[in-house]
Amino acid sequence: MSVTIKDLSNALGVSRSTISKALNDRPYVSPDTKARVLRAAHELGYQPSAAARNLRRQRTDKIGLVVNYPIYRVSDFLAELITGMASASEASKYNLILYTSLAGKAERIKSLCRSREVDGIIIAWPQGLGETVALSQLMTEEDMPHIFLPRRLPHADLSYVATDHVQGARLLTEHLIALGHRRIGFQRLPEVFETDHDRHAGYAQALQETRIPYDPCLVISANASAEDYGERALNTFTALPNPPTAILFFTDPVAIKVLSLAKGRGIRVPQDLSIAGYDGVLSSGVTEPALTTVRQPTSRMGELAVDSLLRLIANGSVEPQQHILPVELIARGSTSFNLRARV
Amino acid sequence: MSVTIKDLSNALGVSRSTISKALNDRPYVSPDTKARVLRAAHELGYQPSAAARNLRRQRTDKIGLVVNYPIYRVSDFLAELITGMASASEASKYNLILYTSLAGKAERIKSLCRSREVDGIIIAWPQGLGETVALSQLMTEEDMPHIFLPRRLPHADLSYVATDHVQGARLLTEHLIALGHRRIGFQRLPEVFETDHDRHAGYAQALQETRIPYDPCLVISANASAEDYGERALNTFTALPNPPTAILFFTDPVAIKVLSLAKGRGIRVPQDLSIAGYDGVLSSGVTEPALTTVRQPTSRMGELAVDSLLRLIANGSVEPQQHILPVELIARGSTSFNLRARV
DNA sequence: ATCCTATCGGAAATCGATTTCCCAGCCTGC
DNA sequence: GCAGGCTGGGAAATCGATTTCCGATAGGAT
Repeated sequence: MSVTIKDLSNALGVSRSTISKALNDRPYVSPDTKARVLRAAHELGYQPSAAARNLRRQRTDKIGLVVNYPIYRVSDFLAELITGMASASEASKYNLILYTSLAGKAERIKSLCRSREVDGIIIAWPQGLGETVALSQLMTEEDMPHIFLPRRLPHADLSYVATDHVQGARLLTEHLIALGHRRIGFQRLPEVFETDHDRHAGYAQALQETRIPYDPCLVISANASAEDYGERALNTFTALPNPPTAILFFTDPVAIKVLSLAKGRGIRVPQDLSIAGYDGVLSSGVTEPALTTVRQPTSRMGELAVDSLLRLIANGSVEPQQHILPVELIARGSTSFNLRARV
Repeated sequence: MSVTIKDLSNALGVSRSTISKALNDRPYVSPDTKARVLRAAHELGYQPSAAARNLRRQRTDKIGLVVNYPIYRVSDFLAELITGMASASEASKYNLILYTSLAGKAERIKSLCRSREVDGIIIAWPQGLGETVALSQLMTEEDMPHIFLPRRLPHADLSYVATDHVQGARLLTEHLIALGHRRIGFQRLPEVFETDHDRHAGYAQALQETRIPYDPCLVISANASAEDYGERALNTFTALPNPPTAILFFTDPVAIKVLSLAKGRGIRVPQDLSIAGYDGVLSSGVTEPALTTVRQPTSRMGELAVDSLLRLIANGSVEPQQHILPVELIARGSTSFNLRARV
């Protein structure tokens, strides 16, 4: 059995309360006594029991990361996110507990709140706005500070950290327009993500500004259940009587797949078709040609999420934390001048 | 304040001990009482306090993952590892706590053990055998079950889960030999990883079996402090009077970088030079040509690590857990017949 | 009929800290 | 000289569960 505060107390002939005061920098302990306690604690290798301390203080110095997503799909992203979170929580005294099996299960999240094993919760990828609001309400009732990732939420009282998807899609679209493209295909996220409104809005805005008509035929939704996002989109678009000269895919891996698909079909990228992705994964830089994409400050988002959550924890009634981080266009070889433009 | 066992007790007019027994499936509670307790617990939304429970039971149902590595370098790998661990701990009642700032800090790991905030520890990427042994001893003294990742350790009493690096390097080398290569460059891991002996051994074994002389000039160590692993290696090798016709790099990203470097210098891959990586990251499949590499069952390793740790936790004195998982050669376009072979 | 044992449930101890409360001594100001 | 305020330190309450111990009752064996 390890050494407890009682052992320390016996060894020193000092009461437990005094020891606690000494170790926690509280007043009413003489410098001399304090020094003795500190030394003895060090010598005996005393370390307070986390459980006992948590019980008494009614907090745990831990935050929960609920990954509400088939984790295997977002490994790059998740790793970066965690990196940022870890670095932010290192700075404070907090640690991160990972929950991957709570996805969407309100009942289990309620249990998590009630057991008080974390001081706050970060929910990554809530599925749809309805669920988000429900979860938030639930956690608020349980007095559990919480924050959502990684998208902007259209509610004044929800806390979230997001990257600017409006800006992202807009940058890409503007980039293509500047290259002379007029018919630009846009692949929407699978339907479960109600929140890709933002990207779509960015796309539409860019078109509108340059007075390019919005053609519904050029916007297709990826079906969440299907795995062949890329192939379907490519087929649908090329079958159009007036096919797009450039396509925006909702994530790099899909775009990369289409890249090789196109190659197989003799479609030259970017001469015949410009292609862009989203996310800026590592792979996007090494394809041939390299992929034009948008890079999100993912690890920064992780940091900010933790910082914001800590603010909510520290000051329960602080106003909602809402942060939108700018993204960066990475223009590369997979997009180029529209050679099929009618002059 | 949330509902405690005392509230339940008052509400039901039943003692706290009985409630605890009912909720924990212990004997000496009548079915009737048990049913009443369960119902009331559900209605009041009672959830035991994790802290109180941990304190009394002297365990936390949590395991710690100490990532002892500059996390940003291994994101792919880490994400996959965590995926596996998460899925294994989901199956049990355990959760994962992430510690990233404990890297190599024995003192802090000792604190972690003593605070008893986890029931067991997985240490990923201990730095060198000396540190590994020291840490293991420390944790053993503190009665903390633990397991190391991701390399085989030459100690009968250490627990670890690893992939077979001997086999990996050997498969790659044999593959190249089969393609007619006789001078094969080998880039070792940076020196801090004493444990890349395995890969080097696999390389040497393959050479020996086919009676190809081992030439020390063809083996270079990457300098841990330098960032330009790839460029240096390429320069060193090409400067040799009798340069290699194929090179094994210690990780895909480095190989990929060299791939593009070579392209810039007019070195054709694989016609002039065969290149292979290690790890099988996503990017390796999309380069032009695609990279020959070795894929490790990373997520399986994560699962196995958790399972093994749980076994150690369940049965403190069980024999050390040692697992070595086979790897898989992925032969792709970046390696081909040695066209410069003297016939 | 008596004894023994098994079942049910409550009282109290326990886990190991923090926090509150109180007492004794000392200093200060009047 | 005395009231009042600080300071240092100890005793005890507290956090919220689990576990041990014990008493009461019922059922079965002798």
